[in-house]
Amino acid sequence: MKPTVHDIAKIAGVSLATVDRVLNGRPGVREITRGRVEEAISTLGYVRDLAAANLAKSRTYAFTFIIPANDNSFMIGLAEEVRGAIARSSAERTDIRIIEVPPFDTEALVCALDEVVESRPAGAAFVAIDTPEVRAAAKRLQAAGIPVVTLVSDLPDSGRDHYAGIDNIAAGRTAAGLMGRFLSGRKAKIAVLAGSMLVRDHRERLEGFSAVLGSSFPDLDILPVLEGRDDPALAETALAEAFASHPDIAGIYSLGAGNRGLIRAVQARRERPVVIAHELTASTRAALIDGTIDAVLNQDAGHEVRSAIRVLKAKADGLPVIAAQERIRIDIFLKDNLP
Amino acid sequence: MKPTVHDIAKIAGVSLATVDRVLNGRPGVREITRGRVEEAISTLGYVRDLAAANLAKSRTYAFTFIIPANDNSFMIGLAEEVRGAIARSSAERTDIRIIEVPPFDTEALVCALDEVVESRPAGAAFVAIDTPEVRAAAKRLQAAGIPVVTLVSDLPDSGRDHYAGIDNIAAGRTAAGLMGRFLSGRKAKIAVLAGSMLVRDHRERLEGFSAVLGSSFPDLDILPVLEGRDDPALAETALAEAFASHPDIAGIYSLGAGNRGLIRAVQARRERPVVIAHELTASTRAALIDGTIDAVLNQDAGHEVRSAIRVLKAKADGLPVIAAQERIRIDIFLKDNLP
DNA sequence: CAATTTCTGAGGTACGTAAATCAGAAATCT
DNA sequence: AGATTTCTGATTTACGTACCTCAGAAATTG
Repeated sequence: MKPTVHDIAKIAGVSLATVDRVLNGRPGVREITRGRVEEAISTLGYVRDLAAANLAKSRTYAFTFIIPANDNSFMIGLAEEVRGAIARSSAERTDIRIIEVPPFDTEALVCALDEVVESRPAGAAFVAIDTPEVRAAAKRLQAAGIPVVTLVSDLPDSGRDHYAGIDNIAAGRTAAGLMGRFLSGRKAKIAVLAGSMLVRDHRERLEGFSAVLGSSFPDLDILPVLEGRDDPALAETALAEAFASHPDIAGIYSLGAGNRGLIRAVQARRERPVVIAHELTASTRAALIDGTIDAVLNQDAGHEVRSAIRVLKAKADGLPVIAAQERIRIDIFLKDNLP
Repeated sequence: MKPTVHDIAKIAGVSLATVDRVLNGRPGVREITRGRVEEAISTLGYVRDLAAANLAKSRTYAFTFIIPANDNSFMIGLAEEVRGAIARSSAERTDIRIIEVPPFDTEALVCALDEVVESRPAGAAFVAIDTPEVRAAAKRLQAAGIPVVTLVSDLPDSGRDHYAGIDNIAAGRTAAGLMGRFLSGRKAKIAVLAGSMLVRDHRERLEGFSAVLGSSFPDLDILPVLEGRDDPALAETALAEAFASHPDIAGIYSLGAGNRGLIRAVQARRERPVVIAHELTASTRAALIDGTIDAVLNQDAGHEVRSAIRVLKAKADGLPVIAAQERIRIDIFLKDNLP
């Protein structure tokens, strides 16, 4: 039988109230008595029954998610997943609030983060922008004792407790590995289309991509990065111009969103380059099937949201997380293994 | 505030005991009264608080896992993950028992399954062998009202409630897609090394691989399948013989275990073929790094075990499962994205 | 109409923990 | 020494559900 607080009280020769004070760090216990209780706890191997504790506290976990109001499929899907979690909130004892902020807007994000500090939830998750202001705001959150999880895009050295997202350097390296093998030995130019170098995930993908291409496939040259701000129209014109000035582009790595524009630009061309993109959406899926895109690297927004919630709960309770369970995987989709 | 049984009793104008009888399907309630209670339940939108219910029942979920006592890294890792779940059992209210059976042994598996029927746990998971006897035994389990989950290798038409494993046809198709692109346009022979055609996962991988190779890469010819019974020594000799009789082998798809033998055979040869294997282990990882293996398709045993437990719990409680959460993904590892 | 059988309500205890109240003991201060 | 403050223990209630007992009401049977 699992030991309970009653057993501790019996063994330590104290009352339930004293055990409760020790367990919950409340004052009013002599050092000697506290020692006796703690000894009883460790000899019995007592672990608090979280379900019973939450029931007694009638606890609900108040969490806040800050997500950019981007209109690309991925961010829309991410918001959708958070709403799905809200729908399950009664069963999971959570009370999740969403704050939407304009995309790539440091000021708005900082403002939202400070609002979170005010409302003092049991935890917060947000899609980071990598600027000093945001980092400072994240530190304020952390200093207020609120567990913080970054979502999709990380923010190191900000005191965040956890990052729920893929390893973007590895993603970039993978893209490079596939690109190199798919072009096997050809000498060619590679175009890279990014959203913004302001977000860390895009920067890291580029970093990983360049590193592997440089070391393992020296015959492939990367052209200056095109910034499309995750906007289909901007992406299309940027790419069209690149095609015009570099007719020998044989590969494209699209490491951001706004792939509808990329697809239109590629389809308007005679020779098909090898195209590797991120995020499986309706348009990239169609492009995979018709051969416009060769491979899609994907992160599962649902997994990221559920993982963020699990981690926030664990942090709120001061519990460890199962690291292997919370590692978000990079899915690689070819047209042959579309789900 | 979330509605409770007390609210139902008040609204329906009955006592707590009657509400309890209706909720738990106990006898002793007139049809008319039952109707009134059920109406109150639906108008209030009552959902039973599982944590409180489990606490009151002091319920633990007794689950049985049947796993083959294979000595390859993957199965050892799988057993390890189940033991990890046992270590967490007190916090998760589970009581998991492991039954080990000899690998590829229908009779032993059937015997174990029937033993499970006797012990009547709240759920069972097993690595299936695809034979009529096993299918019949699985049906007996299901008929006994015990939720059944197949693990790693599926068994359709057996009444199993869920399959916790990857889509092996998609895995085979992916391997073929990578193989075809890596060999881009070359005319060559492909060797396939399997464990046993008795397990469904191996059969399905071959099926997917053959289908895509045949339709998309007609220049690549598949040689007759080599069976290595997941044994390194057998795999090595089988492959060495294949090399001897077919000097033009340019690609190898190893869809089972026992890759240590495969690696030795490949390294003993002058020309390096394109090699795609399954399961990331110490040896396949080393082979990826030194270039002996080009890609590894992996399934995460930890995810499979945790998913199986979540699903068994849900089934035991008659709850729905989040399908997207329980889809086990195929990880693709190149040397560039090793974790 | 009496004797049953079948419903239903009232009330309680339990699960393991949290948290509040109150009273007595010990230590500190005046 | 008496008053005050600080500890400590005992006891109780609560969280939401399960499950048990018992008694009385209603319906059914002979």
